[in-house]
Amino acid sequence: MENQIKALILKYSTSLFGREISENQVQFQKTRKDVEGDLTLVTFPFVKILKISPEESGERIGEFLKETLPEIDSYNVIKGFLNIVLKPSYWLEELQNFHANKNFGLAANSSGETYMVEYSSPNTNKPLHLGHLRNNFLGYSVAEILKANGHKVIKTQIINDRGIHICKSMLAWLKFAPTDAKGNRETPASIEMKGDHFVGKYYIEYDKQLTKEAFEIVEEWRNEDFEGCDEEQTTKLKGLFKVYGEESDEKKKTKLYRKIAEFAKDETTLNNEAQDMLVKWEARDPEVYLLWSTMNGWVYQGFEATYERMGVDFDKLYYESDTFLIGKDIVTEGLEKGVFFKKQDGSVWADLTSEGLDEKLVLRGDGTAVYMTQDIGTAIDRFKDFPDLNGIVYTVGNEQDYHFQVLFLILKKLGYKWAENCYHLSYGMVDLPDGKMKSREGKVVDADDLMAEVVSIAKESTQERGHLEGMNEKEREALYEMIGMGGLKYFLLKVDPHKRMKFNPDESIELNGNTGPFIQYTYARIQSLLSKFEIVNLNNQLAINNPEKELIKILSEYPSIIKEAGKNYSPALIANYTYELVKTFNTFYQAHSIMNESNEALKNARIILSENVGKVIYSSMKMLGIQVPNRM
RNA sequence: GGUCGCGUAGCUCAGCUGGAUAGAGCAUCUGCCUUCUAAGCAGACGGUCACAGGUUCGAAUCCUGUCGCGAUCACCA
Repeated sequence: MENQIKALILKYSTSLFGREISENQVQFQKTRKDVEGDLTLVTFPFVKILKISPEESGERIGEFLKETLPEIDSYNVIKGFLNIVLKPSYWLEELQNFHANKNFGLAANSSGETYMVEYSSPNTNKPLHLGHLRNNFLGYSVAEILKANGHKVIKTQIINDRGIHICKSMLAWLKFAPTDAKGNRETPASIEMKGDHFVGKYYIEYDKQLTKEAFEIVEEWRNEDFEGCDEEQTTKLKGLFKVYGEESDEKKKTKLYRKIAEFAKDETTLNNEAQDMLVKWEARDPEVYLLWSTMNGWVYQGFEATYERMGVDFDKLYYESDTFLIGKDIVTEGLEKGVFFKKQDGSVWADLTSEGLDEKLVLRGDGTAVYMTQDIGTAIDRFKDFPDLNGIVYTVGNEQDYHFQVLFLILKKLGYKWAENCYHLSYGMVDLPDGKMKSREGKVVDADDLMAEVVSIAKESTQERGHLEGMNEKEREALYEMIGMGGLKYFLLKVDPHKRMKFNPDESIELNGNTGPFIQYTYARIQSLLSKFEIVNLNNQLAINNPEKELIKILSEYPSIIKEAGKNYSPALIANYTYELVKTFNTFYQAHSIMNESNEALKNARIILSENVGKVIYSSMKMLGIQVPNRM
């Protein structure tokens, strides 16, 4: 409708205003709730052209539109705002239009475009945590939103399965795992622990032992025994100890001690052994390699269970152990093309100073790859694997903003056109009420624990509420799961990804307000309502009154919301829209009982409207990866 | 120090391609269950949109600067 009016005004601009006007001068906005009207044209821009008052120009345009467009019932002008009232028949048509369309809002045809969405991308030395939940839900949801826009989507992750951090877990297990009578070390199976938690336990154990050893070294240093340190270090340490000795504040003293211990960590046998192990792994030492694949296998089993509960999945996996060597050829090629340059020590760099960035290393002096090398290679590799790919969406925390800025720029410089379609879906850290998450000290909020907690609270409140008659135990458990996970997902997705967000476990489980369960509840009520009424044949006459019109208005926005969410990769947009819709629905349907409605045509309209609200909730929630129950 | 992001009600967040009196939820208080699910609805209270300039008929929204918070600036990943 807006477009129709816009086209009309543009077409007749000469007779209306005496000159051509540009498209962006025709501005619409939502009509204020306390003003009569269905859509509002802002007439301020025309005031200058016509050199008459805002009121007059509104009148003039309003009169013109009313005469030209049969759908317009009436209009009113308040200052520079022309409020247009559309005829009930228009709204009726809108309603029938999206009632007839089973996938209302969703792209009917394939766009012919394919996008890869990368998310999760965990390290294999510890379980997933709260930050991964935001990451996974975001990535999965964006994939669903892109699908709703008609794109083909390939969900992927790159599994960070190699490096010093994995060696630490491996080493700790070798050295510190308790053994049974036969001398076998404990395993996830033997102590009935999830594999990822098991390996994570040894990562923490490594750190514990490392700190212990470091403290021992510090004690030796305290006795002026600086064996193994070079002159420079010795001087530095002596200085630190002097400050330490003079400090009287206990807290500061502890801090200093820790700082000294950081130096000591480099001297530990443990760190040296881990380093050796990494070298052995890279040399494909059979023993180390077997241990590595065994422990990673445990982790993958654990991850699989976590992903299943999260409701996320992947179409294609990439492993860093496969990809960490690629990209070097590309760099060599780029070097020949002059995209990169070589320094005296043989290291290769990208000069991005003309783009306002720094110089960035892309290949070490010894010819080995760095993170950037690998990412360049992986990106190109993916386009080889999937030649139809249009772009990649990387769901990665905002601490890597700079990295991706550089990566995309380099890809562009290398001449890959698709680099423009690569997008870093950057998200902020998830804070706890008492500060930030710390992975070292095992203080993280574990993803599995959190999901379990949220579901168990959903169970509690649902049982308290009742309404579970006629459901067997299995159905009940499924419902608790749906509600708990729905609340968690919605809570993490409704916030703008760029923003660092505060996660309060208690509040996230709150089932009132702008929450997943509130939306699920409305959906269940609609289903229950529909089961009590006959679905109306569209040939029946419908009637539209004011509250229905409000709802139709919101429903009509749905297709553009989906498009916008697809363009901006924004689950939050879908979430907040759905909440608006649900709230409006609740308000009206609390006030207007369908059951008591004596006007048959109005009753039919309300039933159809309810059905369509349900339809939209269902597809919105699907895009957020949230299940909706038929009853709750 | 350079770069990037954020700053809106006591709290958690919408709104940001400039438009009418800045919106929700939570919390606090007041009403509403013999009628479609009260996990609901209606209402009250609550704001210098960090601050200062600028652009404009009009700024929470755009520009500049300042302050505060965070991230990043490794031959780590």
